[in-house]
Amino acid sequence: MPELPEVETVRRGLEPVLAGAKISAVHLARPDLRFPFPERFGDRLKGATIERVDRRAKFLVMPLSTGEVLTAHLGMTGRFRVEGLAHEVEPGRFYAPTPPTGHDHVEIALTTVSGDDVALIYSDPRRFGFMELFGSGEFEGSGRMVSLGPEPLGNEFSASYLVDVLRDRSTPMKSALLDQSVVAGLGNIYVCEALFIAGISPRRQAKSLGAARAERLVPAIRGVLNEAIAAGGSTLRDYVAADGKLGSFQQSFRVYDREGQACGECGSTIKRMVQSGRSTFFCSRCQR
DNA sequence: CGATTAACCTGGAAGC
DNA sequence: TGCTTCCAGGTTAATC
Repeated sequence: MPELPEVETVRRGLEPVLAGAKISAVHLARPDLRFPFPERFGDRLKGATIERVDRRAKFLVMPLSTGEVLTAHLGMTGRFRVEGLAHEVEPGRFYAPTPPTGHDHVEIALTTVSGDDVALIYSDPRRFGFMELFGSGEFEGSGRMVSLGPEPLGNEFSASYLVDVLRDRSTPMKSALLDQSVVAGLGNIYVCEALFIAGISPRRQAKSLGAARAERLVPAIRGVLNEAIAAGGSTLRDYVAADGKLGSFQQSFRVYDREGQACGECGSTIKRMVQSGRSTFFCSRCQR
């Protein structure tokens, strides 16, 4: 499942195909994913042109020519893929050359700017993902977007912001950075990696971060995200880009999924513990 | 109100 | 081989 670098990689794969593409048909294999699909989902999409593919935190955001905004969250196992030559095999039922699997939940037929008919397919075995469709003008102020903190790669995110927002939080740093209202887009992998790079214990109380550590943490977060994006994200089990390519950043993990291995900095053994139900990987010698 | 926990789902790996 | 248990890139409703 995808964190910011994986979603960004998916976005970059989809953008060239979807930008300017017009939706001709939509097929839903079931009434819901994590949540029910929006009311009249297919009808509202049909005939619309996708203007762009943007990203906010772990959401893909697609403004439509109708003024509505389509968003998609991949949850843990969501994938998009594009297949060529969409065709209607029966009225309202089309498409891809490949027969749908049991986990292909959404098929969208589009005509691209270059005139190709393609099928955009969303598949998601665990169905933790979801799609939403916001009415004209409703997206920006929606509760889901308002509750998100700043983009970690954006200008609003800084050491002074972090110190300030964490000032009265007694929760561990690990949990604080996973909180999407503190900073939006980090998940389990990149929180573990960033805390290691910055030399900060995942157990440290957020309120005790301090200016010096915050000054190390912000570039650590930005650096690891940029490295991961450059590598096409991390592929552990499920994640693949829209073009089917696998990420390679897992080969660069410093601590994540490396329990029992030697720390690359000090040689001591990388440990694993559970914090708020999630595995934390860390070096107790390098991280204080 | 802030902070952990349980729940949502399925599949693959590991243990017996 | 087959059954059981545990674990997973996330979010959120319920509970402490």
